[in-house]
Parts: sequence; C-alpha cells; structure tokens
Amino acid sequence: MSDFGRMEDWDLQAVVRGCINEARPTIFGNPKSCFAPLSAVEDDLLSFPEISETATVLDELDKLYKPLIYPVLQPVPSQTILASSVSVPKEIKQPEQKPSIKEPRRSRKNQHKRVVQHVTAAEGLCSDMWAWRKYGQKPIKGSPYPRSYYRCSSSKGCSARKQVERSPLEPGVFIVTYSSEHNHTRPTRRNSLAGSTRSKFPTPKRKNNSPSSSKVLSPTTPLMASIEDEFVQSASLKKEEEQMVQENENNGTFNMPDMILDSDIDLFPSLEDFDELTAEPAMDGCFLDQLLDNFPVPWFVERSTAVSDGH
DNA sequence: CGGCTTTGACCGGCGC
DNA sequence: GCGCCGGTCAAAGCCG
Repeated sequence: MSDFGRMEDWDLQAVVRGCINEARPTIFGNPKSCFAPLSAVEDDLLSFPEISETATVLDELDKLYKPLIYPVLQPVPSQTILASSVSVPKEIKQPEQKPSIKEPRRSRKNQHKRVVQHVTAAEGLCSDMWAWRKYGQKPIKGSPYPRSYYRCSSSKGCSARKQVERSPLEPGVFIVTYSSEHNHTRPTRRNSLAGSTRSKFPTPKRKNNSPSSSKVLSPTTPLMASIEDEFVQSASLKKEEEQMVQENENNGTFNMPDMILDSDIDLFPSLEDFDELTAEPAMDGCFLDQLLDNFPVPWFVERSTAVSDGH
C-alpha cells in the first residue's frame, strides 16, 4: 500500500482531542505570556473603527481586504505554519483542481458562516474546551486525506459542527472548519469524555474483530506513529519557543515574530463577517478563553480566517 | 451504562 | 434526468 493509502487511513481524531493545558503555539509562542504580548498586537488590531460605526469605512476596508481573502494560492511555508498557524481560506486551497473562475463547490447544508483554522498537528492536539463527538468521516475528492465530521457534545441540541481534514498541500497542517454556533455557554472543563480517551494511539488489535473494519479502512498504526513523531517534534519546538519567550519576558522584552503580523493581517476576512465572528463561541483554545473572559478580542488575534459561505 | 468512534448507507444539492 | 459528491444518519462495537 502506498504512503497515501496509509495516511488516508488516519481518522484525525488526535487533532480534536485536546490536551487543553498543553502549551499552544499561539502566535506569541507562549500561552503563558499571551496577555503581555497581546497588547502589542492589539494596539494595531483594535485600532480599527467600531464595526457598527461607519458603513463607508467598512466598505472600504471590505474592498481592501477582499483581494487578500482570495489570493492566488501559494503553499504556505511550513515554517510559518509551525510558528504561527497561518490561516488560509479553504476555498483557495486547491486551485489546480478548480482552474475555472467558478466558485468551488460548497455544501448545501450548513451554509452559514464558517470559521476555518489551519493548525499544526501539535496545535490540533491542543484543542478546545468544547466536547466534540465524531459522527462521520469521508474521503474528499482531490485530497488524499479524509475529512472527519464532529458535532458538539457539550450540550444536547447544540448545532455546532466541526470538520477536520489534513491539508493536501501541507500534510503537517490540519484544516479545522467550524460551522454553526454553540447554543450554550462554554464548559468550564471538558465533559462527556467517556470513551474518548481511547485510541489516541490505537493498537493494531483494535477493531480487528469488527465486522465493518475489514471493508474499508484498516487500523492506522503506521500513520499514528508518524503523527506521534510529528507531535513530539512540535512539542519540542514549542518548548524551545516557550523558553525563548520566557527569557524575553524576564528581560522585559519580547521578540514579536514578525511574520505573524504580516501573514495574519494579510488574511483578514471580509469585514461583513467580523461582528459575528467576534462573538463566535466556537473559537477554541485556552488562550482565547482567558481573553474573552476579560475583554472582547478581535477574532483575528487568533489564527482563524472567516469564510463567508453565504449565497 | 453512557458516551464515544467507526463506517456503510442514505440524502439532497449541484453540474452536466 | 442522472451521476457525483459532501454531509449526515445510525447501527455496531468499544471504553472507562
């Protein structure tokens, strides 16, 4: 079987299972220092006018940023992704497959606003406080990797959805797409974890006696091993970043990764999405949790890029 | 026992 | 109208 075949077997569950206290490779590298360095960026980001203030300003900004939302696709340097998890609108991921000027095909269902995040494997492991229950997995045409579908299990009746797929361009990067919104408050801690701790790195014995497992996808040991390596490496990298940031903090300085600002700002969404996304509860992460508890933060302080799925 | 993952089947929108 | 394809359903089995 080819490497692709093995990779295809991976179910991505590791991406959405959180180690919520794990260090997140936030754009500032150190989650513990998220408040201090944030202000530096916030000064810039928050200097935007009030969203509801003037339509003319928004219109201009909207025009200004729209080209940046639909740029010609260029593979994102993995280094950048590892450091900052740059977000790229999902629709532009595979222009070679959609060479025409037509919009890529979209799902009919859940045509709400969507939030697309690009995360590294390690970052993906540091997922959100929401409890997600996997309800489906599908191979996606044009991508060697399957897409996994999750719904919020923190609360019954919550329509929040989450899709996780591996980037075909950057296998170390995962595309996490949130759709719909949570209709409940963010849990203080993850609940409903019964049975969810298994198979983080499954053993081959698992499911061998399952009537259905033999049909399509086999157990995923090789790929899980590789993703484990990936995770370990990323964790190591993060540790170094943490130490560096910690030193900077101790010295009263902070080295802002300059590429963060460029890339993140270049990826502003259409501003018509802005107001909704500022209140988007599906934005995950301990980093944002703390911030939202204290003051509203522009959504793009995180790494997300909103994609309007409307009409 | 409750909640999870897995996975084939099914549904429905869209393009041709 | 038909086929493709993404999204969802639901049964089966696993796990704590």
